[in-house]
Amino acid sequence: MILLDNLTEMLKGVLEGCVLEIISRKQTYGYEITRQLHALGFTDVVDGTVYTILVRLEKNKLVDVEKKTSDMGPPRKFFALNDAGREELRRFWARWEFVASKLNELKEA
Amino acid sequence: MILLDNLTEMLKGVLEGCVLEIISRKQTYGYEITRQLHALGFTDVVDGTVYTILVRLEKNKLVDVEKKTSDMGPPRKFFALNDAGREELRRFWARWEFVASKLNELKEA
DNA sequence: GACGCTATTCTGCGTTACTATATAGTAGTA
DNA sequence: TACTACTATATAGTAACGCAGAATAGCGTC
Repeated sequence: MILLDNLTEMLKGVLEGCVLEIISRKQTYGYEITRQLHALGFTDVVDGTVYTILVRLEKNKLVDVEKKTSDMGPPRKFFALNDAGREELRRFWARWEFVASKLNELKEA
Repeated sequence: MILLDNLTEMLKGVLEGCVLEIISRKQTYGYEITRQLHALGFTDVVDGTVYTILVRLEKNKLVDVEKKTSDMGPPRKFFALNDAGREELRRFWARWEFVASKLNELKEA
């Protein structure tokens, strides 16, 4: 997709919300989250990026963390949203709705 | 709008596109662009931010610049899109469409 | 002619998020 | 043993926006 290079800046402030949304669906772990983002279409997102987001979420106490052994590879760190996380997710979508509506307004004006 | 604080991060990668779009409508200058962004709803954007975007656009040769005297205050620097700027604006909207569609997909899944 | 008012540009530092890249550790397979 | 897939961690770098304030230029007033 040659037209769509340089998504980076546009993902700032959006990627964290995507991760929150993904976690809200079901308890999951970093590697899996990265794969889901790739499946969504954000193929350039690397695991390091997801990792820093997860560290941030944990530091900000938006998620509960649980370590589980895995058949394949090292133990997985599972994340689940807590109440603060759900609230932040709600705020994220509110921000998104606002920005998206303004952008569409501008585009069609 | 208490719910909508912290738009900052979400504006990264979007604000420059807004400025391009505004300039594409008609030749205009920094102070006026800031006012238009405020009118759009992005009330927290400050002139310093717009200024740095304009400097970047000029450096990247996406705009033509013309200085005009003004009754009030110092001469205004008017900006107009050139061909490269119009192309970049097109790419911006393509990126936006992509990200917006993916976000909506995620939200409704 | 000094002073203040308004509009406008310009500057520099600070914060934050994403990227790139490298390291390391576990388990299955050839 | 070596290789591959899976998973977490660490860190230095880049780029964009925020903020506060200085600088500039014309006008009116006293």
